[in-house]
Amino acid sequence: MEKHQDTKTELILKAAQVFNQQGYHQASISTLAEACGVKASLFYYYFQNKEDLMEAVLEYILGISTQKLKIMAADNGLSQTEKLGKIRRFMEKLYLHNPGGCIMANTVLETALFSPKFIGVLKTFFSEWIEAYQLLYQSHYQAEKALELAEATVQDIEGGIMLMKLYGDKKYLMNALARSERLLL
Amino acid sequence: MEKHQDTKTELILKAAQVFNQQGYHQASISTLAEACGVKASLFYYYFQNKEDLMEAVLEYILGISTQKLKIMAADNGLSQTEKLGKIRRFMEKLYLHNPGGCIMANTVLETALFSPKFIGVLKTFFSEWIEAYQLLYQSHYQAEKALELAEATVQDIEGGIMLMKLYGDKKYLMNALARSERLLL
DNA sequence: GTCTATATGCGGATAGAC
DNA sequence: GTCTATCCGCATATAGAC
Repeated sequence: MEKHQDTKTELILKAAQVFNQQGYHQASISTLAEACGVKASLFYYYFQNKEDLMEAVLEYILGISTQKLKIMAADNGLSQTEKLGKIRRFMEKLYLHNPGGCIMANTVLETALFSPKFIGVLKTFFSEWIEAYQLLYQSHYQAEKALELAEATVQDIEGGIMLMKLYGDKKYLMNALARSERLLL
Repeated sequence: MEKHQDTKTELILKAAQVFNQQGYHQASISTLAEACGVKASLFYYYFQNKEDLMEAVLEYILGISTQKLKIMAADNGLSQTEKLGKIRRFMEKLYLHNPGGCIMANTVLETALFSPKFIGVLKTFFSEWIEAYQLLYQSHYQAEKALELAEATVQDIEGGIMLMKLYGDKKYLMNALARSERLLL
């Protein structure tokens, strides 16, 4: 690893926060630069353009979220209860105190129809997320049913994050998480 | 009503479509003007600025969606089955063939955190929507429970619209609608 | 690698003719 | 009411010094 890789990662990390809170269009390169304490032009040393940067951000998020979630859901060294607890804490860490909500859903709704570059990562994110929950539910339901429940759970959670953002009330997300666990009682 | 009200309404109507498909930031006044077959400056005759126009659009959508939904849900001249059919057809008309998804949810995720002007309409929209479903569910559940189910339904549907937009597959919305009806079997 | 300086274009918005 | 012309600022992006 060369030194400049560290800077690149820091830019991605900070940009992720700003994009998450402001959205893709609203967050200008200058805004991002200021948040990072660097000059705007530096971004063009590490990334070809704004779209490219955003793609890197989404891929970074993918790596720290659903990819990990899938591993948790597949981990057979844990009891079902431990697994549920771990997943809940993970989801809460990701979304409960994050006023920007889910950057993946935000990006789908803001850009999906005309930024083909993002679609790949976005689809992977939601597919993995659904897969993870399906795996979890398969302990109590057969595959078909588990898939429908997994999709329903992800929809419920995403809708909950949206309402949480609008009303500033955590109950929408909390209730969705509780409902997902109730499926395994 | 003066004549110019017709033009104004047409602008709102067309702008609603463009905002719905492109999002608030991506849709420029020039884009909107072209879609309407008028010059950009005309918008500033009818609206103070872009934010103002968007607010009018959101209020228009409010008027043709949840306000009507609430009336349907409260209509006691219909059997439960008729009511469900009517509501389902209404939801399908609003969202099933609309590639832009739900403009209200889009706007929440894209602008909610820094466009205070929109928050009022957006909150009203989702509150009315939830109320409508709560009313519906109160035939089978007591108020508290009906409210939670109503919130869950709206979350499920909104999440479904998002996934439908991402994957281009109507099943996510269709399944959410089916689940909402299953609650009243 | 990071900066300064700058090009370029577009978006929101206004003035004023018709 | 609707248009033409135009202003202004900001956003993306590049060139080149250090």
